[in-house]
Parts: sequence; structure tokens; C-alpha cells
Amino acid sequence: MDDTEELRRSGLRVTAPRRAVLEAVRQLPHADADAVLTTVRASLPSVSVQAVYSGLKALADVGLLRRIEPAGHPARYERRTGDNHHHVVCRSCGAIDDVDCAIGPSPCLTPSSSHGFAIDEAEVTYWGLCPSCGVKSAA
Amino acid sequence: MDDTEELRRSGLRVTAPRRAVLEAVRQLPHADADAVLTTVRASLPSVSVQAVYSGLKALADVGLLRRIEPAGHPARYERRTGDNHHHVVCRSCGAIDDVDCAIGPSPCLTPSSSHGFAIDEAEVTYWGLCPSCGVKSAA
DNA sequence: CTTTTTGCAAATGATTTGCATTAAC
DNA sequence: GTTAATGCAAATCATTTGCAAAAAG
Repeated sequence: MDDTEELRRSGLRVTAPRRAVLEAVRQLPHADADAVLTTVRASLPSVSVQAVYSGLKALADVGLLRRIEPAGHPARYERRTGDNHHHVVCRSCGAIDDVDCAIGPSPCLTPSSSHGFAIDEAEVTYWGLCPSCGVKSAA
Repeated sequence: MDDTEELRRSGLRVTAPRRAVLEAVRQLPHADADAVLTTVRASLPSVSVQAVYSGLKALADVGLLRRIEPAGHPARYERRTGDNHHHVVCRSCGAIDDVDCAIGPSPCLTPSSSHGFAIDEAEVTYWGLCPSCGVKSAA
């Protein structure tokens, strides 16, 4: 199933910006809106910032993209959706890598108490320094 | 040990705004900067927005306060530090409650793979709807 | 032809920064 | 007396919003 088909099936109109956004995120997993914009403009020089933002939002809303929002860094997007995998995030540069669930199949964690909340997701973020930032800060 | 003493021990100068910030967060666990500002102004009407922000930052930096940054909501602060407990966050209103680690003593989680990152923290966030938002959205 | 998207610009909201003044130590 | 913290204002950054023009179905 190609991008055009995925868009159509999700009930979204197929537009050049959206196909380009989907393609950019495929090329750059964990890219932020700015990186997506730059990549999209390589093939579609005239896309607006908002086309990218609204594309990312629409795609994330229908589940074609997963949005990651690490504290202190702009939101990131990835195409690997639905498996509730987790992430390692670099405190310094914001680099992200995927981490499979440490416990079992998703949802991998059940809270010890829910305080009456209707919980639908358990998000795990591992914080640290990526290989290149770790070297720099050790100096 | 009172707030003044805690500040001194952490190497921070003891100022009225900082003591008030510490006191406000004690009164309002999981308060955001704005709520802290309002509370602080009840006793110290002339504090500036920046005094509160810089106080919160200084206190969080020395570990007297823990900062929580749920995606889509302003940062929150709490005095319960050092035990790496987790949080349930309401997607709708941003309400937060503490959740003890589901697995064991902290650090409670070890990633299945680290990709060379030097990991120092595993943060778990449970997302859902709080009791009052759950009722509203069910209607 | 109707509705959704785009593009442009301006607005928003949380937080930070620059700088002179004031307070801590 | 030094140095750090405050208050005021302006700046920043990611993202959203308003609205007319263009494109999708």
C-alpha cells in the first residue's frame, strides 16, 4: 500500500504536501516539523510551513503518523505506529531512538493505581545522553 | 528542616520569592508556574513573573523541586523528589496524580536496548482522562 | 460545485533573556 | 563590597489561527 492509498483509506484528501510529508517522515524517522519542512521543500519548494504542520497534524490524528513530544524539544514524528514502542531521548541534542517494550506486548505497563483516571496509554521515555553528546560532556 | 534551611544547604541564596515558591509548591503539588505565581502573590504581591520562573528553575536544578513536563501542557512542579515515581496525566485538562512505580524500586525500568545512550532516568507517563473529564466526554 | 487544504501573515502561550537596580552574604 | 537575584520589558520558539485563493473529490 503506497502513501496515496494510505491517505485515501484514512479519509484524507490526497495532496502533494501530504504525500511529501509522509515520504519525508519515512526517510527521516523522528524528524521534527522543521526537518520535515526542509525535506519536503527539496521536492516541493513552495510548500508553506502551515501545510507541513497541518499535514503532520492530520496524519497523526488518523494514526498514519505517531507524534512524540519530548520535554524541551520540538515534537517529532515517526511512521512506526500502533505498537506502543518507547524511546530513548538525548537530554542534550534531542536525538531519539526506538526502544522495544521492556516488559511484554503492549500495553506493556499497568499503573499501580489509577486515581479514577481512564488510562489509554502508558508512555515510557528513557532520558540520557546519546553517544556523541556523551563524549562531548565527558571532556 | 524548613525551607530556609533547605535553600541554604543547596547553596542557593535565601530570598523571599524562593521561600514563597517552595511553600506554594508544597501547598499545591503539581502546580504550574502560573498557579505558583498566583499563590506566591497572595503573600508577596510584588513578585515578578521572572522571579517565579527563575526560582522554579533554580530549585529544580538543585533537586529541591521536580519538574514535570507533560506534552501539551505547561510544566508542573512537585516537592516529592528523588524516588522516580510516575504520573497519570489527563489528556483533556492536564490534571496530574502520582503513581508509584509498577515494577519495583527505582530505577524501575531498564530498556531492552540503549543504542549507546547513557541513560539516567526512565520516565513513565500514563495518559487518559481524569474522573471529571471522563464524565464530560462520556456525555 | 462543495468542501477541504493551502499559503500568507499575524497571533498565541509558555518560557527565556538583557540589563539596571536591589538584596544576600 | 561582591555576587547573585529581582523586576521590567522585550524577545524567542514551536505551533496555531484567520481568511481569501486554489485544489480535491
